[in-house]
Amino acid sequence: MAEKKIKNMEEFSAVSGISRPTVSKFFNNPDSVRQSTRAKIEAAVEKYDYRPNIFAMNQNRKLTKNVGIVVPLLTDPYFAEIARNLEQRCLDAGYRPTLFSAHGDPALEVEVLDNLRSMKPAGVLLAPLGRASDRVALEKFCRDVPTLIFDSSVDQLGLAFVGSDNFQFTSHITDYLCRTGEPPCFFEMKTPANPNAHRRRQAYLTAMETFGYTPQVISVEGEGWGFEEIGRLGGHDALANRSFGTNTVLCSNDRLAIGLLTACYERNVRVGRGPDCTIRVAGQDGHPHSRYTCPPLTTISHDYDAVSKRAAEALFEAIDGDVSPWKSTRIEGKLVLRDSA
Amino acid sequence: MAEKKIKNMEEFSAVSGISRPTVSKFFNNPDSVRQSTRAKIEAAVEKYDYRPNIFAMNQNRKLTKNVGIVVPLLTDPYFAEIARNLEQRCLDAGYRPTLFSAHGDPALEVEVLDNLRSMKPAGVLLAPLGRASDRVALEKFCRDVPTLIFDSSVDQLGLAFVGSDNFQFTSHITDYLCRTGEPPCFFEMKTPANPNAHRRRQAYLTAMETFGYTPQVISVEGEGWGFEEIGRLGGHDALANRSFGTNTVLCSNDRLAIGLLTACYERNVRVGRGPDCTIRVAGQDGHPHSRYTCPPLTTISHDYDAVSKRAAEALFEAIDGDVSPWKSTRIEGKLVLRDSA
DNA sequence: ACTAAATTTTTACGCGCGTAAAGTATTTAG
DNA sequence: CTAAATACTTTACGCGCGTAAAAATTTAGT
Repeated sequence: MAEKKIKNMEEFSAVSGISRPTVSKFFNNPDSVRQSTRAKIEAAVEKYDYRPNIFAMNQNRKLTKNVGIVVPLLTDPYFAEIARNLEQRCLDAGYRPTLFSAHGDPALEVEVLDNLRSMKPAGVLLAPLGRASDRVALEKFCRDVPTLIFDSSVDQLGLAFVGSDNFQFTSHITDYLCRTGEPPCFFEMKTPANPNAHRRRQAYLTAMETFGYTPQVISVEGEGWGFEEIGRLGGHDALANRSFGTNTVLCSNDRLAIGLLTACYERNVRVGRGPDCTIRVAGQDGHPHSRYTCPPLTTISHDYDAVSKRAAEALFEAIDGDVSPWKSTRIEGKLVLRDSA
Repeated sequence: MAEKKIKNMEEFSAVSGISRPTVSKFFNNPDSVRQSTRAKIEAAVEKYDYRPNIFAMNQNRKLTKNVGIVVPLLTDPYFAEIARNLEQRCLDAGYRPTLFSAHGDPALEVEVLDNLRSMKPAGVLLAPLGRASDRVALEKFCRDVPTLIFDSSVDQLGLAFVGSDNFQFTSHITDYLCRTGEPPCFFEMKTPANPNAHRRRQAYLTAMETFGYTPQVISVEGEGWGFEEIGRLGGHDALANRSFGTNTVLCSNDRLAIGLLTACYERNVRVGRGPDCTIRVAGQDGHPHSRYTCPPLTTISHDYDAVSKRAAEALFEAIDGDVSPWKSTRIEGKLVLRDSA
């Protein structure tokens, strides 16, 4: 193979027998050239393993093929999983995705956005930190770069929002819990990082009211993104003070539930649906790890596939110029019944 | 602030009162200009919010400030955590890190490396997939790009290797288990993705021999990176067939242990050190999740900080021209005693 | 085969910055 | 205070590719 080292498009156009401007056109969009010339170029690409210099390409093009994917915390497997999905879809659509994490830090989120801007991305898929985000910086960024918000909504920000239907999530699982045992209390963080938490609390309250039960919310202290530890400590407190007024606990999210399960274990409180169990625990999110807790966690799962698909498609449409007015798409979750509730 | 929109270095040099070549020098290394001119430029940067065009910069520079960080599977919190560490260190050292994941797929690993090459990175921090990696492609890449291998060693590949001392890991925890109860059997995957697994098995065998015990290895079936599920299924089998010849199981890694714990739970086998427990389970890695299993998992933890520090420093030194002969640095782990063993 | 439409080739310029060379200004050392 | 060393300015070219315009070629339609 390696006939000779081609160092630029000029040389490549020579060996491929096609003029440079046409070759350039080809690399921007292979469909924009005649079938026969496309074949010739592709043969030469194969033969000489040539790739245009990405920096030179992006320098002049008004729009690059870069797409940024930004999540609040990549060490959370939920975000890692959704990011992986999105990344694949970008690749399939011919874009160059780049992954970023704010690592739970609002200042870093702004910095990431700043870096991203200098990459002149065609678009960005952004899951904001939420409450802690620098709202002004986000707005400014969205004005400059086509940005689709996912996971956690910030009203009217960006091109559109795609995420899960948190009302449906909580209503659905609350309904399930009420039908199969004692009505649940709601276990959450007092100052949640993510606005979805508020919707979930609200949905819980509404659902309980609808079903004719008295809601009870246990809000635990704790800042930051160490949800498991917050859930564990809060769980210990609640268990010690008997503040769960029912034998069923619906957690605001799976990571909190995981921490609560640990607390239960540490206090010898048996969790599950069996006759020897004294408490039922359910989560929300369908966290990748929820299958492997002890007991395996009953939860309501994001439709990862659908969310990432809709988000990616919406962004690509906007990039292609189909700008539609801002809208919010919320996708239903599916109940995952396991042993914990 | 926003006085006027500066669109290139020419305009910026005009408003800052410093000539363009000097400004260029400044952006490549602020220390390379006189203190007084540096102050002037920095004032202008502040005032006009100017940033040089990153594409134009990288086009001509022999070496960019880009650093690639490649892990086998970003959805594994262990890799996410180590990647986060490395990313921060790159940032602190003035580099532009970019995260990549092979998502457990050797073909994708090659593709990632190909993409990376076109970014002309100053260096790359690579945790190879391991057994499945395209060895030839890796070697070719390492010849072209300064690459430091971490986590999983491939002999003599790249600039150097930095990772954990798997022999010490397994010896240490085997020793602990022997001293505190029945000697452990070793629970692993038959065809592990990662070469560290072989070292750990070997270390287990050696340690047991040294202590005068008969080793016993249980190798379970399963391909891919779904370790928890492999551990769970293999655990069910082993439990059903009573193939653990001892009440103590040392798992090759934490994710496998997490799966085994789930299997134990599902079979009503109580795990831990208490009098009512019938099995002890230990893992290896210090997985971020290991604190929250039920029972919390006794394990031996990577020294994330030390590994990422040594890896990053070694790469930066090499980039700066201090090329030393290939060497392997293996860092000891710390025993984390919890309730599972 | 002839015309119109679609593609490709030629030619040429520009993008924003790196960088080299030679000259001028400033700082440092003795 | 002077000479040497250092830092800066001016000038100029090149990087690899996008892209526009006009000319030449190929293709499609009847």
